[in-house]
Amino acid sequence: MSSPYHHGDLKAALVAYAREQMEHTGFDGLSMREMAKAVGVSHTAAYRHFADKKALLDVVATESFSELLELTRQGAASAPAEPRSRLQASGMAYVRFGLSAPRRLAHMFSSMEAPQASETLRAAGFGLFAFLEGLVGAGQAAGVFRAGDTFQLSRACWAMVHGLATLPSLTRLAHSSQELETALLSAEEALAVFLDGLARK
Amino acid sequence: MSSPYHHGDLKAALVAYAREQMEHTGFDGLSMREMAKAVGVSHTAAYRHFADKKALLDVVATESFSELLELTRQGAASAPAEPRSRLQASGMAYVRFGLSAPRRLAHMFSSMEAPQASETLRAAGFGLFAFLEGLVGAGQAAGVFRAGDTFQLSRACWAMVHGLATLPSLTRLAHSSQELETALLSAEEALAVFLDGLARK
DNA sequence: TCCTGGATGTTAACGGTGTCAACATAAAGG
DNA sequence: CCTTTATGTTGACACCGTTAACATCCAGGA
Repeated sequence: MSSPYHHGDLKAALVAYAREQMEHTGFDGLSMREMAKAVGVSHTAAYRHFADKKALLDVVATESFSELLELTRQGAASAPAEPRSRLQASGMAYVRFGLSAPRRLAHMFSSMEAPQASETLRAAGFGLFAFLEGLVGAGQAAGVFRAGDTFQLSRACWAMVHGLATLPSLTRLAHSSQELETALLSAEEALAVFLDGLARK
Repeated sequence: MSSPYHHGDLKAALVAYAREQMEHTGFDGLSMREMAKAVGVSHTAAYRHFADKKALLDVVATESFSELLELTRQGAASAPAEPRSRLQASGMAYVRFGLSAPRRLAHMFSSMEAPQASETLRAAGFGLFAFLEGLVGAGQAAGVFRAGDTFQLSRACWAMVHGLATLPSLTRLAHSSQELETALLSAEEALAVFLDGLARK
């Protein structure tokens, strides 16, 4: 009886394996059968916990959004209590996540883009955006950022940060920790350019 | 003899079909067999022209990079001969492409990110970046953009534009032509924020 | 305590997929 | 004309996602 009939927490084990493995194989290279085997279970056991493959990967994406939100929160919290610094630190936490888990980040947005994305998944994504929007709004309220539609400016900011986090020329270079360091510095400089534009004129 | 034994130009037909269909099904939902059937040929005929599926899709990506380069060129050319306007018009052409062909744009970068991306594919991608770098460098030479490493600033600019081109597609706002119009205006505003930051201080 | 129903896991099967090998046909060129 | 080469077809293999039918375990009421 080295392996009992019931796994114990198959659902969590599958999600954890998928989340870890996604970085290696890419999310399209992950098969239900291989994941099941890796977790030590038969190739259809997962269907007791997930409607289909997409549902499993959606859970990974949703959890990753929560994780990213937490990272950006911590980034903002650990920065000087000043709008620009907070926004910058938060954005850099986002970029750091993108450099350390590019495939997963790509998957998060690719699954959100899907027409039948689950409501909880979309909520997780929008939660992340809402946090960013709060930072931008605070900067406007403090008179440090330019006036204008907060939603618009936040989207601009999101696009900048997301672009920095996903640009292949950056992610491709982030293999060694040395390269990761220079990539981060480069991203910080780029973000500073945008933040200069965001400042009140 | 409604269909002759030899297709005529199977290679081009497959690429054209894949390029068109990618927008509907997404690039992972495209199967060799289905494409072959759609073009009116047997399910392995494609292997006379492409080593494997990836090779076919790489051609689509490479051609799309050329197309995007051409669009950004035209955008710059049709703008007032002034660095900021040219860069803005060029970037907006990029964004327009992203809004009209989001799946294809995603595929272009996803295939470029792959470790075994073909050299011609990567060259096409870098060609696009080189053009952008030229625009940024011209602005610096004219004293309109801030001084600094041109490569760095260009990458910042690329990230901004790429983020704008990628992000709205996941907020799924660009379906009707009305929405596309407002999405473009929003992107233009966002790009303006960045360009303000890029300006000489 | 039994035993019964629901939760979880397994086995078998179906259609679909990428790809290779063997074969068939057409075009090109001596 | 005949042979070489390019192109297309058929058949097979292993793998994949998913469903249906069956097996096993656990929990809770008689």
